[in-house]
Amino acid sequence: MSEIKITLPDGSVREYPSGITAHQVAQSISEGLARNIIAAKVNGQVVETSRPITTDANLTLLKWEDKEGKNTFWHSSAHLLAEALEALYPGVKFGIGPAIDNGFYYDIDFGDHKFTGDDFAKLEAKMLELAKKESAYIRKEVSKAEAIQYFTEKGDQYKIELLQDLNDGEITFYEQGNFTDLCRGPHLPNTGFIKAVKILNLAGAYWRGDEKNKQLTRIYGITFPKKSELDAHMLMLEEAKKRDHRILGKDLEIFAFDDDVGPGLPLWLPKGAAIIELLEGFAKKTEKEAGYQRVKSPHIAKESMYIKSGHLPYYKESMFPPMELDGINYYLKAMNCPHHHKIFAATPKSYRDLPVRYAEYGTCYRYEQTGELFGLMRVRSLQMNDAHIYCTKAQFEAEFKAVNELYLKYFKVFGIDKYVMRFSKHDPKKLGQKYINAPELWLETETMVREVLVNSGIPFIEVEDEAAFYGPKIDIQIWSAIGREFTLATNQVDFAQADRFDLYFINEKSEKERPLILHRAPLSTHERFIGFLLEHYAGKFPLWLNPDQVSILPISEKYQEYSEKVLNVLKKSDIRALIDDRSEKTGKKIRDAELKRVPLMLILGEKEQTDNTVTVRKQGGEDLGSMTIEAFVEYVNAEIEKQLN
RNA sequence: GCCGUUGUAGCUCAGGGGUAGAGCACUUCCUUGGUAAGGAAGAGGUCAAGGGUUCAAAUCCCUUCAAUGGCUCCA
Repeated sequence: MSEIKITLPDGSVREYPSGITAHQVAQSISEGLARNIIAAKVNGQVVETSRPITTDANLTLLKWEDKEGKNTFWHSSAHLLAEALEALYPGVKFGIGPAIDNGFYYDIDFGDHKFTGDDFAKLEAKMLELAKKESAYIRKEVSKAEAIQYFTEKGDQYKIELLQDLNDGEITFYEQGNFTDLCRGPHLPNTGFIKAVKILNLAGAYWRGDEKNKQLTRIYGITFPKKSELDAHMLMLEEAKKRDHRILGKDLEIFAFDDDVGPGLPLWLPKGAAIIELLEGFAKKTEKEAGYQRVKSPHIAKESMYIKSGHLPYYKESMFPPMELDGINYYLKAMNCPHHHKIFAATPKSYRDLPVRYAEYGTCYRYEQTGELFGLMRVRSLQMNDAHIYCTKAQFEAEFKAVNELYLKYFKVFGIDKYVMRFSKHDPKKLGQKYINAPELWLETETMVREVLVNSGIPFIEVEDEAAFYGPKIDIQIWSAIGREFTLATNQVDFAQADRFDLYFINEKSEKERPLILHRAPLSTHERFIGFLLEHYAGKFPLWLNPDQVSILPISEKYQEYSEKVLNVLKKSDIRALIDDRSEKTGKKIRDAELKRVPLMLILGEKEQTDNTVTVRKQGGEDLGSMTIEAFVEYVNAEIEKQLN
């Protein structure tokens, strides 16, 4: 038998007989390793550990700790779930069952049976029982005809539908215990690796993601190679829930919803409004420095404008229904763009005026479907950190780059580091439907955007078919505490609306020329941004942004007067402070200030009153000792300065 | 909009065919206490709304509304 060379990740090369498996390679290193490997990556392709290797190869042995290892583990768990379901409820039909970031799911057609949360325990027990059998996952190559025959006999129309898109030679089955599934693999060596199982939740999901199709029952679960890891994961989920902006927003009295106001229409309580004002002040200052001019526009406009802008045909479904007045339909504005274009058109523009940058914290209304509403992250009324930049093609790169730099500046101030920059492009097949039919402009602007991104060294991913209808865009994707993905901010190119609104400037040659338009909203909407910040900071807003910066805690009523004196000094210095004058002990007052996430506490008693000082305790317990009131004001101002620069 | 779950005091929740419970918060009183919960008393609810079954409904059934986990969607 011929020898092959196996290169391990550390660069070492070992020789083995051809046909050796990853499992055997692991065994040759150590038995312990062999017991723990879940799958193997051979020349970049993940396969099961029992697959023979017949050529020279780079080999990575995948363990639970590896992302691909987890993926294989959870994918195999989905098969185990299916096996258990088939044992418990014979005749159920299966859709797809992939691994996801945290666990796996399987889409199931239960027929007439109703599967509910009460059945979770039974299902978990069955899965563990089957796991203990240590059934091997066996790979079988089958022909398309054989595969169709198998599922026809089984009566599983979903698998047959999936098979239609596959070709002979690429169809494999995996079998473990009494369950066989159509699957590309790879899988665990056997079910015994799965030691802990948790069925997480139940949801409806349309077959193939199409709402015209039948809705299947999706069962989410997660599994682990150790019980302790499951416990740790469940604890982590509990902690994440405590960070949920909906919980924190209520606890910290930031915002509220009310049945009489309506779903998706948040009410901002005084503390929430204070944060809004602070964010706006910061944005306005930054935008002023960057050469933006502020504009204002009304909340409603005539139908004709939205027809002209092209929004109405595309977005009618997500706009509030029109109000009719004197035979004319008016719509609540769902976007600021057309208003700004009208402002641009209101006065003549020369190339000398460009770039023109209009900024407005515009309030928009969008009729999001009820099921899409989610705390502050998806709402029906929103205040957007909007601006539109009108520039020449020659100015485009510099403007686009400046906007990107603005994003990065903001992200630094807020300490946002877990995000993905997503460059969304059009799909040429959908020109004229989802996208403005201007193929050359699409390619041209997409190239420009890519160049800016590449030149500025910002990491990004490119996705097809996610652009706005009027041009390519860059979205900043973030994740909520419970793992839901959102677009936080957006930066869009628009080469369509200048034409629609007949926007122009007079160029050097005294000719009319169309400007390029950039839409940008780095601070998102107040709603989504504050929702995000609540989770990002776990409620602990930094000093500059916290609605209550200082809590003054008199040790007893005797120091009330001195406390008020301190409060007045702070107020005069624009420091937001309040006195906790309840008849409670200091320990209690500190606890409550901590729970309200107040960054600084001033403890005032006999000593402070006599010396005309304050004793400062930072949120979390750090003791800054005693200082004069003036020194404290200086300290606060210095801290804020640091946070904003 | 679709599938599942839930709706009891300001909050977190228990209870459950026979006229409503706890803890925290709130109010008052006592206490004047130095770095994460001092004590006592009091006040608080058409049990989401509407309809039905029943001698009797917060409890069972139906409808609606809202929230929630997903799906679809997301300018």
